[in-house]
Amino acid sequence: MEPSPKPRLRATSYDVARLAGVSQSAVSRCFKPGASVSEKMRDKVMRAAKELHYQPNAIARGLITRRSNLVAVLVSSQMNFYYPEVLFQITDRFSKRGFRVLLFTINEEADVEDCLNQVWQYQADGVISASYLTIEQHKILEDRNIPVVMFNRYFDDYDTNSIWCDSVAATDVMIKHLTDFGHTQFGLLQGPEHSMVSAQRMKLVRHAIENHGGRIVAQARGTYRYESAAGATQSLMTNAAQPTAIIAANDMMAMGALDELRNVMGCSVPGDVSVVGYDGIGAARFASYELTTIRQPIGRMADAAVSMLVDRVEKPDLSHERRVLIGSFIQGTSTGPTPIQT
Amino acid sequence: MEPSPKPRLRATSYDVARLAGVSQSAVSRCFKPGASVSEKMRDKVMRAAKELHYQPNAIARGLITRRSNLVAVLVSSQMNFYYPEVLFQITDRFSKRGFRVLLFTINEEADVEDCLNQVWQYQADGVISASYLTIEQHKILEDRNIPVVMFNRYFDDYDTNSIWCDSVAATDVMIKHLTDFGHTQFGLLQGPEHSMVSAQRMKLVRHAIENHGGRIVAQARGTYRYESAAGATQSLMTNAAQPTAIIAANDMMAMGALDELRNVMGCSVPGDVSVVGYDGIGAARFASYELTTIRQPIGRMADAAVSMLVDRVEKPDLSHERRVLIGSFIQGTSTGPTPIQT
DNA sequence: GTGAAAGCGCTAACAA
DNA sequence: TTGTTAGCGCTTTCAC
Repeated sequence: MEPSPKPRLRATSYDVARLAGVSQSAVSRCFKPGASVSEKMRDKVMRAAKELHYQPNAIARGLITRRSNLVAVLVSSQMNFYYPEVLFQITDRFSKRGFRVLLFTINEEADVEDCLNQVWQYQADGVISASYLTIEQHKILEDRNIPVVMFNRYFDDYDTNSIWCDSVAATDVMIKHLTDFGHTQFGLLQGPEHSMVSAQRMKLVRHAIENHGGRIVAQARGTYRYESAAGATQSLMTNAAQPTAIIAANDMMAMGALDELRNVMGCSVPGDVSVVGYDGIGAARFASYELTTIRQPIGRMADAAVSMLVDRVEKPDLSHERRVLIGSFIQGTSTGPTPIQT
Repeated sequence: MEPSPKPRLRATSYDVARLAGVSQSAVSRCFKPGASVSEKMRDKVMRAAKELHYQPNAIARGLITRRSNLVAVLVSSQMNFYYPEVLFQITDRFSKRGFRVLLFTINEEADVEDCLNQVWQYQADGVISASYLTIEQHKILEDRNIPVVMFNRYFDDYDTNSIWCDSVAATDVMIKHLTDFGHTQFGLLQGPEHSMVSAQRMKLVRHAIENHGGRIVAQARGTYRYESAAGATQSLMTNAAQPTAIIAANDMMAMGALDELRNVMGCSVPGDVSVVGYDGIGAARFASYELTTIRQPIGRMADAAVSMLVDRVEKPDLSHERRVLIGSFIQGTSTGPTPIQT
């Protein structure tokens, strides 16, 4: 773990200045976007810089400007095939805006504390969190003037910046789609207990089911992961009153449920049971699934998250904001008419 | 884009020193792992540090130690459901070793240049590249004394650090598995033209097929993505001599092929055609696919990549190394006996 | 074991 | 437009 410093062979602005026969600050200016430098100067400097492979040291710059141009992105490793897409989109957009992404993966609650320390130590200009964060942890960051944008989560009783996907209307359409098919008995495949996303989705589902005269006959819980759906589906289907439609809190579990029904329990989907999910992940469109689902506009969510954070890095006293995008109903072939009851 | 500096409220080592009534350098020492500090001193300092929420500024530290403890991870956004898993594993392991990950996504060739500049500007201590890199680009980094580890790629004619998965034996087992089932006519679903991974895999496949008395009757190319397999599969199956087994360069395309065969062309898999892939991604185990494939030990590959890089950051003159892990044959249900020919 | 002082590479007043 | 100067917050000799 000893530092063992590397040999110094990196050119500094002094080296460039010497070679170009100008002052060091002139070099600095040439690398600052809006600075006023004469054509001749810029030319001399840039030529020398090229020769020495000089690139300004972002670390030293950050020390003095108090801007690292580093943003931290927190993702829980509880990945459900969905975060990766989001992560790449976000990274890409930050890059275009001149920010670098420091990636943090959160495995357990305990990692968060450590992660926040690192964010602080590395002078991150801002944080996007797609991971679970307590209000206290959130406060720590904002107390330190580090803007935070929560991705796909917010606090009920505490003000934050957040990006959220509203699926109220789409959920209503989805449930109506099912009741129009004759479904009245619903089974809910919920996500983890403290998942805010799952809780919200299921709340909408319950409401819409009630609205359209349906009934929830069974509920079970999974972990959001594919594998977790098998047991949960068994439990739903062995209920006294069998559901004819299963609503999963995300696509991965919907896919797991679909496979369990078709391949283990010998049911036909949608012949015997209809299955729907949430997210609109790529795999949901695979021909073996063609899931009916509610798609989150993740591209636009990523855009919104990035600009919301960048805005707040640039204007620290911008007030909190919650930007809400709208999910859309996607009809697949995992849903169909109720089987005729005997 | 103006810096608009944040108000200074971050405690520095001077603040801590003042509060603790000691010198600033004493504070510094208290935060350096192996330093010699008296019990009393450490206590005073730590108490003051806690009170002020002091955490050493990693940026300033990096400036003087010439070690940023930042590593760059380059991934091509051409993600095939496989990189995300790898990325998270790598990040996690770096974190445990005291390094932070700077994430770079490469969309086009052109991004690489810019990315390398950023790596240089941010003084990254090392680079892991799971993206395409030319020898010249690789050289740029090593010339600047930045160690690089290539993930799942290497150069034939140029020495590098790399992590590679050897599937020679597993490929042989896989092809034998197929010929034992009576298959003799093979179709190859290759990856992108300049993908080294695809090229290598297909080379092994060709060799093994020859070994076991099979014959390649058709070849097509995809992009590694699920969607690309449909067209390629059509082209393979409309060949004069129809293959009875399709070997895809990765699981995603194998899944696409399988779906195209089953759901569009009305073939039975493995009744009419067998399908195999490479990678061993999570989705390959889904009940709708249960792909026969060759699994890469990505956890161990991530481990190897991280320690190889960390070693070289700590001992810059360690020689190049290629660490090769072994892929393993996974039998699924996407392969079976040849149909009886009429 | 502790403190004083130098300086990492840069930006940003300020003066010229 | 350009050069001079003073730090940013830290680590690290070097005395004591």
